[in-house]
Amino acid sequence: MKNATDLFFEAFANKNRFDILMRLRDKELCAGELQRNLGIEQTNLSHDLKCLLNCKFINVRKDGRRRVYSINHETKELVDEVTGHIKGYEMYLKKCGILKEEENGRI
Amino acid sequence: MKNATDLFFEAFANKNRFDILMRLRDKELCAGELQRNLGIEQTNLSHDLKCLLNCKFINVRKDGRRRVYSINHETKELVDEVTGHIKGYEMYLKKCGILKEEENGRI
DNA sequence: TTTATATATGATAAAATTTTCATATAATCA
DNA sequence: TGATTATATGAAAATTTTATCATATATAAA
Repeated sequence: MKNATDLFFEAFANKNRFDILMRLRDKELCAGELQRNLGIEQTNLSHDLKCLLNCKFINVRKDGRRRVYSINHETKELVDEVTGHIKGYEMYLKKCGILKEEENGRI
Repeated sequence: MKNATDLFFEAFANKNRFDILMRLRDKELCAGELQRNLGIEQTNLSHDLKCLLNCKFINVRKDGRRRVYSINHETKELVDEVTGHIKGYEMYLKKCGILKEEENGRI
Protein backbone atom coordinates (compact mmCIF):
# COMPACT_ATOMS: atom_id res chain seq x y z
CA MET A 1 0.00 0.00 0.00
CA LYS A 2 1.53 3.26 -1.14
CA ASN A 3 1.61 6.23 1.18
CA ALA A 4 0.96 9.85 0.26
CA THR A 5 4.64 10.57 -0.27
CA ASP A 6 5.06 7.72 -2.76
CA LEU A 7 1.98 8.85 -4.64
CA PHE A 8 3.11 12.46 -4.63
CA PHE A 9 6.48 11.69 -6.14
CA GLU A 10 4.98 9.36 -8.69
CA ALA A 11 2.75 12.22 -9.83
CA PHE A 12 5.10 15.15 -9.54
CA ALA A 13 8.60 13.78 -10.13
CA ASN A 14 8.05 12.62 -13.66
CA LYS A 15 9.75 14.17 -16.63
CA ASN A 16 6.70 14.76 -18.79
CA ARG A 17 4.42 15.78 -15.96
CA PHE A 18 6.92 18.22 -14.49
CA ASP A 19 7.54 19.67 -17.96
CA ILE A 20 3.80 20.23 -18.29
CA LEU A 21 3.71 22.03 -14.95
CA MET A 22 6.61 24.24 -16.00
CA ARG A 23 4.93 25.14 -19.27
CA LEU A 24 1.75 26.05 -17.44
CA ARG A 25 3.74 28.19 -15.02
CA ASP A 26 3.23 31.38 -17.01
CA LYS A 27 0.05 30.85 -18.97
CA GLU A 28 -2.78 28.44 -19.51
CA LEU A 29 -2.55 26.18 -22.56
CA CYS A 30 -4.75 23.63 -24.29
CA ALA A 31 -3.67 20.02 -24.82
CA GLY A 32 -2.70 20.57 -28.43
CA GLU A 33 -0.46 23.51 -27.57
CA LEU A 34 1.24 21.50 -24.83
CA GLN A 35 1.74 18.65 -27.25
CA ARG A 36 3.38 20.89 -29.83
CA ASN A 37 5.49 22.73 -27.23
CA LEU A 38 6.74 19.65 -25.44
CA GLY A 39 6.79 17.05 -28.17
CA ILE A 40 5.02 14.50 -26.00
CA GLU A 41 2.92 11.81 -27.69
CA GLN A 42 -0.76 12.75 -27.69
CA THR A 43 -1.75 9.66 -25.79
CA ASN A 44 0.93 10.09 -23.12
CA LEU A 45 0.08 13.74 -22.71
CA SER A 46 -3.52 12.83 -22.13
CA HIS A 47 -2.62 10.28 -19.47
CA ASP A 48 -0.32 12.78 -17.80
CA LEU A 49 -2.89 15.58 -17.82
CA LYS A 50 -5.43 13.29 -16.27
CA CYS A 51 -3.01 12.39 -13.51
CA LEU A 52 -2.19 16.02 -12.79
CA LEU A 53 -5.89 16.84 -12.78
CA ASN A 54 -6.76 14.01 -10.42
CA CYS A 55 -4.12 15.30 -8.04
CA LYS A 56 -5.49 18.86 -8.36
CA PHE A 57 -2.11 20.16 -9.46
CA ILE A 58 -3.85 21.64 -12.50
CA ASN A 59 -7.36 22.70 -13.54
CA VAL A 60 -9.27 22.51 -16.84
CA ARG A 61 -11.95 24.45 -18.57
CA LYS A 62 -13.64 23.68 -21.86
CA ASP A 63 -13.39 26.01 -24.83
CA GLY A 64 -15.19 24.56 -27.80
CA ARG A 65 -13.58 21.24 -28.52
CA ARG A 66 -10.42 22.29 -26.78
CA ARG A 67 -9.55 21.74 -23.15
CA VAL A 68 -7.56 24.51 -21.58
CA TYR A 69 -5.32 23.67 -18.64
CA SER A 70 -3.91 25.93 -15.92
CA ILE A 71 -1.65 25.28 -12.94
CA ASN A 72 -2.84 25.77 -9.40
CA HIS A 73 -1.15 28.45 -7.35
CA GLU A 74 0.42 26.32 -4.61
CA THR A 75 1.77 23.86 -7.13
CA LYS A 76 3.27 26.71 -9.12
CA GLU A 77 5.12 27.87 -6.02
CA LEU A 78 6.44 24.37 -5.40
CA VAL A 79 7.61 24.12 -9.00
CA ASP A 80 9.54 27.35 -8.51
CA GLU A 81 11.16 26.14 -5.31
CA VAL A 82 12.18 22.85 -6.87
CA THR A 83 13.49 24.61 -9.97
CA GLY A 84 15.61 26.85 -7.78
CA HIS A 85 17.06 23.91 -5.90
CA ILE A 86 17.90 22.11 -9.14
CA LYS A 87 19.80 25.16 -10.40
CA GLY A 88 21.80 25.29 -7.18
CA TYR A 89 22.80 21.63 -7.23
CA GLU A 90 23.04 20.96 -10.94
CA MET A 91 26.82 20.66 -10.94
CA TYR A 92 26.79 17.98 -8.24
CA LEU A 93 23.86 16.06 -9.74
CA LYS A 94 25.74 15.75 -13.00
CA LYS A 95 28.76 14.27 -11.28
CA CYS A 96 26.86 11.70 -9.20
CA GLY A 97 27.86 8.23 -10.30
CA ILE A 98 24.80 6.59 -8.73
CA LEU A 99 22.45 8.63 -10.89
CA LYS A 100 23.65 6.91 -13.95
CA GLU A 101 23.87 8.66 -17.26
CA GLU A 102 22.54 6.74 -20.21
CA GLU A 103 25.10 4.99 -22.35
CA ASN A 104 25.89 7.50 -25.03
CA GLY A 105 25.66 5.36 -28.13
CA ARG A 106 25.75 8.27 -30.53
CA ILE A 107 28.11 8.19 -33.49
CA MET B 1 21.47 12.35 -21.95
CA LYS B 2 19.67 13.19 -18.76
CA ASN B 3 19.20 16.81 -17.79
CA ALA B 4 19.53 18.29 -14.32
CA THR B 5 15.81 17.93 -13.60
CA ASP B 6 15.80 14.22 -14.40
CA LEU B 7 18.85 13.70 -12.23
CA PHE B 8 17.38 15.74 -9.40
CA PHE B 9 14.18 13.74 -9.28
CA GLU B 10 16.04 10.47 -9.55
CA ALA B 11 18.03 11.49 -6.47
CA PHE B 12 15.38 13.23 -4.41
CA ALA B 13 12.07 11.62 -5.31
CA ASN B 14 12.90 8.15 -4.12
CA LYS B 15 11.20 6.53 -1.18
CA ASN B 16 14.29 5.45 0.73
CA ARG B 17 16.32 8.54 -0.02
CA PHE B 18 13.53 10.91 0.93
CA ASP B 19 12.95 8.92 4.14
CA ILE B 20 16.62 9.37 4.96
CA LEU B 21 16.37 13.12 4.40
CA MET B 22 13.31 13.29 6.66
CA ARG B 23 15.07 11.37 9.42
CA LEU B 24 18.05 13.69 9.20
CA ARG B 25 15.75 16.70 9.36
CA ASP B 26 16.03 17.05 13.12
CA LYS B 27 19.34 15.48 14.03
CA GLU B 28 22.42 13.89 12.56
CA LEU B 29 22.56 10.10 12.56
CA CYS B 30 25.08 7.41 11.69
CA ALA B 31 24.40 4.78 9.06
CA GLY B 32 23.55 2.10 11.61
CA GLU B 33 20.99 4.31 13.32
CA LEU B 34 19.37 5.15 10.00
CA GLN B 35 19.28 1.47 9.16
CA ARG B 36 17.55 0.58 12.40
CA ASN B 37 15.14 3.52 12.22
CA LEU B 38 14.13 3.01 8.61
CA GLY B 39 14.44 -0.72 8.17
CA ILE B 40 16.37 -0.33 4.93
CA GLU B 41 18.83 -3.06 3.91
CA GLN B 42 22.39 -2.13 4.82
CA THR B 43 23.57 -2.33 1.25
CA ASN B 44 20.72 -0.22 -0.12
CA LEU B 45 21.19 2.35 2.59
CA SER B 46 24.84 2.63 1.69
CA HIS B 47 24.05 3.16 -1.99
CA ASP B 48 21.42 5.76 -1.09
CA LEU B 49 23.71 7.64 1.27
CA LYS B 50 26.39 7.79 -1.36
CA CYS B 51 23.92 9.21 -3.84
CA LEU B 52 22.72 11.88 -1.41
CA LEU B 53 26.32 12.72 -0.58
CA ASN B 54 27.34 13.01 -4.22
CA CYS B 55 24.47 15.43 -4.73
CA LYS B 56 25.50 17.41 -1.64
CA PHE B 57 22.07 16.97 -0.10
CA ILE B 58 23.81 15.59 3.00
CA ASN B 59 27.24 15.72 4.63
CA VAL B 60 29.32 13.17 6.56
CA ARG B 61 31.88 13.19 9.27
CA LYS B 62 33.80 10.27 10.71
CA ASP B 63 33.47 9.27 14.34
CA GLY B 64 35.57 6.23 15.08
CA ARG B 65 34.35 3.53 12.77
CA ARG B 66 30.99 5.21 12.39
CA ARG B 67 30.01 7.70 9.73
CA VAL B 68 27.65 10.40 10.90
CA TYR B 69 25.37 12.02 8.35
CA SER B 70 23.60 15.40 8.46
CA ILE B 71 21.28 17.17 6.06
CA ASN B 72 22.24 20.41 4.38
CA HIS B 73 20.17 23.46 5.21
CA GLU B 74 18.68 24.25 1.80
CA THR B 75 17.71 20.64 1.27
CA LYS B 76 16.04 20.58 4.67
CA GLU B 77 13.92 23.57 3.64
CA LEU B 78 12.92 21.87 0.41
CA VAL B 79 11.97 18.73 2.31
CA ASP B 80 9.72 20.84 4.51
CA GLU B 81 8.06 22.51 1.54
CA VAL B 82 7.44 19.22 -0.20
CA THR B 83 6.13 17.67 2.98
CA GLY B 84 3.67 20.54 3.36
CA HIS B 85 2.44 20.13 -0.19
CA ILE B 86 1.95 16.40 0.27
CA LYS B 87 -0.17 17.00 3.37
CA GLY B 88 -2.36 19.44 1.47
CA TYR B 89 -2.96 17.15 -1.50
CA GLU B 90 -2.96 13.76 0.18
CA MET B 91 -6.69 13.23 -0.26
CA TYR B 92 -6.52 13.79 -4.01
CA LEU B 93 -3.37 11.75 -4.51
CA LYS B 94 -5.03 8.76 -2.89
CA LYS B 95 -7.96 8.95 -5.25
CA CYS B 96 -5.94 9.29 -8.46
CA GLY B 97 -6.54 6.25 -10.62
CA ILE B 98 -3.43 6.83 -12.73
CA LEU B 99 -1.19 6.55 -9.69
CA LYS B 100 -2.08 2.95 -9.30
CA GLU B 101 -2.28 1.35 -5.91
CA GLU B 102 -0.62 -2.02 -5.57
CA GLU B 103 -2.88 -5.02 -5.75
CA ASN B 104 -3.76 -5.67 -2.16
CA GLY B 105 -3.20 -9.42 -1.98
CA ARG B 106 -3.39 -9.60 1.79
CA ILE B 107 -5.53 -12.28 3.43
C1' DT C 1 47.71 -9.89 13.86
C1' DT C 2 43.37 -12.19 13.95
C1' DT C 3 38.64 -11.25 14.70
C1' DA C 4 34.67 -8.45 14.81
C1' DT C 5 31.98 -4.44 13.58
C1' DA C 6 30.52 -0.71 10.50
C1' DT C 7 30.02 0.58 6.05
C1' DA C 8 30.91 0.45 0.86
C1' DT C 9 30.99 -1.52 -3.99
C1' DG C 10 29.54 -3.68 -8.33
C1' DA C 11 26.93 -6.91 -10.92
C1' DT C 12 22.57 -8.99 -11.74
C1' DA C 13 17.65 -9.99 -10.50
C1' DA C 14 13.26 -8.14 -9.58
C1' DA C 15 9.85 -4.74 -9.67
C1' DA C 16 8.03 -0.51 -10.99
C1' DT C 17 7.10 3.08 -14.32
C1' DT C 18 6.64 4.93 -18.88
C1' DT C 19 5.69 4.35 -23.69
C1' DT C 20 3.36 2.39 -27.44
C1' DC C 21 -0.56 0.56 -29.74
C1' DA C 22 -5.26 0.11 -30.88
C1' DT C 23 -9.35 2.28 -30.25
C1' DA C 24 -13.02 5.30 -28.13
C1' DT C 25 -15.55 9.61 -27.22
C1' DA C 26 -16.91 14.38 -27.76
C1' DA C 27 -17.54 18.63 -30.12
C1' DT C 28 -17.70 21.17 -34.36
C1' DC C 29 -18.12 21.72 -39.27
C1' DA C 30 -19.59 20.70 -44.10
C1' DT D 1 -25.89 13.10 -40.84
C1' DG D 2 -21.25 12.05 -41.83
C1' DA D 3 -16.61 13.62 -41.66
C1' DT D 4 -12.99 15.85 -39.09
C1' DT D 5 -10.47 17.56 -35.25
C1' DA D 6 -9.26 17.38 -30.39
C1' DT D 7 -8.67 14.62 -26.66
C1' DA D 8 -9.29 10.30 -23.73
C1' DT D 9 -8.93 5.24 -22.43
C1' DG D 10 -7.05 0.60 -21.43
C1' DA D 11 -3.97 -3.15 -22.16
C1' DA D 12 0.55 -4.82 -23.37
C1' DA D 13 5.43 -3.89 -24.54
C1' DA D 14 9.60 -1.57 -23.40
C1' DT D 15 12.49 0.74 -20.40
C1' DT D 16 14.10 2.36 -16.02
C1' DT D 17 14.68 2.14 -11.33
C1' DT D 18 15.24 -0.33 -7.09
C1' DA D 19 16.48 -4.40 -4.45
C1' DT D 20 19.29 -8.38 -3.76
C1' DC D 21 23.52 -10.96 -3.65
C1' DA D 22 28.27 -11.72 -3.10
C1' DT D 23 32.09 -9.54 -1.55
C1' DA D 24 35.37 -5.74 -0.28
C1' DT D 25 37.43 -2.20 2.81
C1' DA D 26 38.39 0.27 6.97
C1' DT D 27 38.65 0.92 11.84
C1' DA D 28 38.83 -0.83 16.29
C1' DA D 29 39.14 -4.46 19.78
C1' DA D 30 40.98 -8.81 21.65
